[in-house]
Amino acid sequence: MCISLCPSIVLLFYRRPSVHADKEVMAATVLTTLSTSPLVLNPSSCASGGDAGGRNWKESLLSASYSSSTSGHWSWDTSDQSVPSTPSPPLSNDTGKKKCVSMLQNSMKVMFKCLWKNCEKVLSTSSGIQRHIRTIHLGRNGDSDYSDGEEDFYYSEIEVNMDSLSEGLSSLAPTSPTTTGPPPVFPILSCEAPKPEATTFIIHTPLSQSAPSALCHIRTDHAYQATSPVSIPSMPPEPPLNTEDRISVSWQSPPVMYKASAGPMTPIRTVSIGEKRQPVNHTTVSKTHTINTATSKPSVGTRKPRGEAKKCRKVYGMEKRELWCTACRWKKACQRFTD
DNA sequence: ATTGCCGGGAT
DNA sequence: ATCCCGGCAAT
Repeated sequence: MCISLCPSIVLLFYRRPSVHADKEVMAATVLTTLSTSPLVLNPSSCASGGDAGGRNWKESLLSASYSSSTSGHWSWDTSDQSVPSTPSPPLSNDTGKKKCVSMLQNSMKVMFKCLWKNCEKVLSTSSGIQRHIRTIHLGRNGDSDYSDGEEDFYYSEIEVNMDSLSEGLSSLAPTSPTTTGPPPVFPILSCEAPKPEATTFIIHTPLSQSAPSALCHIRTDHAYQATSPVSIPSMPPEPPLNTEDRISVSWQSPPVMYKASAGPMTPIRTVSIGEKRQPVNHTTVSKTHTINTATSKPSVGTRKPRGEAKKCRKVYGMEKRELWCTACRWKKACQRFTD
């Protein structure tokens, strides 16, 4: 279930290059997610093998809620701890772990991959990868129990489909950003973090999707706007029309706006900004912009000549005023019987 | 006088 | 945005 809801997620955390300095995470960016499921909020609890130490920074980051607007923009909102409104039920740690268990039972296995430059070490346990990083890359004593969590920055948890893995470990290669060939993830990072030498990211590798294609798809569309796979191709350049939107139709000189609402489509003449209602072009239009200095009232010299059609007032009469169109009732240009 | 509706005010 | 109306121009 989790797999189907979270086909692919890439979380990127990058930090200051000073390796042994503070643990402050400079920024956390959700590059993208192809799912709106809040399960992605807590992938560490899913993926980690249960080692509690040195993960506070991750959990604090991942517990930060994200918000999504209708336009598909995603942003971190660390102040709002509430779960966003999604069809999925609220996710607590327990439920997340349960889902995680079900996912793991579904031939998914969490592996730990060293992200140190030119190091492609993949181990099955977090302690193992931590020890590897501590001893090989950080130059600490491997026998020492001391760990300040520094290693967490240099390995990633990758979920591997063991079914496909059984076909050969080479299938794992596409999920690795440090393998030969154009890495699928780091080009994204290059925009924001040119040298992500200390990067931890978590990849949920889908069962039936190849990670590179998914990642490339993400990259080419919205590096920092997470959208669902459905909305990506259908994302219009402009806001979509709803039923109340107006469709502009070219009609003589003044635009005619058709308003989709209850009842028949009735053309509504509208006056654009700075545009007076224009007379019908086959009539005399000699009184344009007559400046009336004699009276305080503005000139109405540009008033449109009276049309030939009977209007609501004349058709229904004053006694049936309720039958008039709205415009006529408001003493506006008749909408029902246009000229 | 009647009709159409612009411009503007009130809510 | 919706509703109403004074007042002007055309008829």
